[in-house]
Amino acid sequence: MTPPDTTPPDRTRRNRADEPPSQPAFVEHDHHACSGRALEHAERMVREAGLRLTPVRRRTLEILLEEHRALGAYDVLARLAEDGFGNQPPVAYRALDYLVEKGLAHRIRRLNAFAACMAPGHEGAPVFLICGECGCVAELPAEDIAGRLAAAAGGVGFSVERLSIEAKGTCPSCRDNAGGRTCP
Amino acid sequence: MTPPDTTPPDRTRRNRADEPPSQPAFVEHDHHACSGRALEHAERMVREAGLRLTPVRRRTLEILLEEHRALGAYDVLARLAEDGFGNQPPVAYRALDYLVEKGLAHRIRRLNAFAACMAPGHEGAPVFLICGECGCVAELPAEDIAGRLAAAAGGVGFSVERLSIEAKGTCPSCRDNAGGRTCP
DNA sequence: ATCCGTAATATGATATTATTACATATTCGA
DNA sequence: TCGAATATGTAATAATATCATATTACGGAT
Ligand SMILES: [Zn+2]
Ligand SMILES: [Zn+2]
Ligand SMILES: [Zn+2]
Ligand SMILES: [Zn+2]
Repeated sequence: MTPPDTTPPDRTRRNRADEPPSQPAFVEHDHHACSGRALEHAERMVREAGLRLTPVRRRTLEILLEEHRALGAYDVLARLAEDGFGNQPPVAYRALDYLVEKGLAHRIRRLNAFAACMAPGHEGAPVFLICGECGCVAELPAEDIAGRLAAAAGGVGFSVERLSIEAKGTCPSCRDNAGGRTCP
Repeated sequence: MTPPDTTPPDRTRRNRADEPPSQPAFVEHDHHACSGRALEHAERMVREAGLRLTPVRRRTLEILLEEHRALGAYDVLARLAEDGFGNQPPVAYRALDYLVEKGLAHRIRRLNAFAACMAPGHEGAPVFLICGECGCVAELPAEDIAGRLAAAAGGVGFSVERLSIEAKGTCPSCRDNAGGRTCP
């Protein structure tokens, strides 16, 4: 099923040092730079890892990058259709699945939705913090937790291949001005 | 489908001293005792916590307890209908939601499915180990990880309310006799 | 240039999962 | 016994996801 695909993830390069490691989404930040960084990462993968960022895929990524929020496949599909792409479910699912596979987006299972990866290159299962009020989704690095988890699983003979850690709760913005809806 | 379980002659049973800490599901064990324990826990809640384990709910729990596997809501619904209960989706969803709310079952988001809680009373977000081969679902206690996670989230001002940790991979049974399908 | 194989896309249909709405029945306490 | 809360049955529909098939775009090899 899985296509051959010989693009190694290559973790040989840490991102540029001076960049603050991608704010937790609900703190005030320059989102234009934030999404730009993610897009740059994708471009770099195009050049260096043979990524095929076709128009649909690229547009899908852009759409996801607009907000720190997860979009349902059908939301994405509607946006794609507006832009002249196909309007059948597989159009969106294909693009989304591809992005997820390449680590440029994540699937948020609790929401049945997809979010752009805002910390590209991290290569470790992130933790998603989902605010139940404003719907913003923050991505927290959690290599240590993932490692600890894999170890615990290994202890009972289970080998982990994919890991999803999702926390639903309240983001600081929403907690402070309750009902304010200031987040993303 | 599979004839109702011939409770394998367990030679691997740890003596049930106080609380046999609920085997990881894919190790050979006396599942009859395993599910019985969960059912007992439910009964105790009925007596001590005013739980209302109506016929549908009880039957739903029994169905989930049959195997260490997650069942889709519609699978459960079909079983319920066989037994003379309603055959419309809300019948299953209501019962399942109730069980989840009371901690007697879990929702496995990665599978869009539900599994009985095999370690009732734990009350800490468990880790689910989902075998991609045989579909068995094991539940590992992970209070420490949950706590660590909540701390990390709190560090950025996010307060966690619900947490789901799900790992997909391969269980020891399936890894050993590859393709053997011996698990639960 | 032409051919061929693979990947990507378009489209229609179908499958699966989940919710809403409302009517009826039951339980439980004043 | 009455009324409120809870639970169930049923129909309709929404939301999410996959399948099947045909067509097109784009390599590399003749
Ligand atoms: Zn941003
Ligand atoms: Zn928020
Ligand atoms: Zn068991
Ligand atoms: Zn297995």
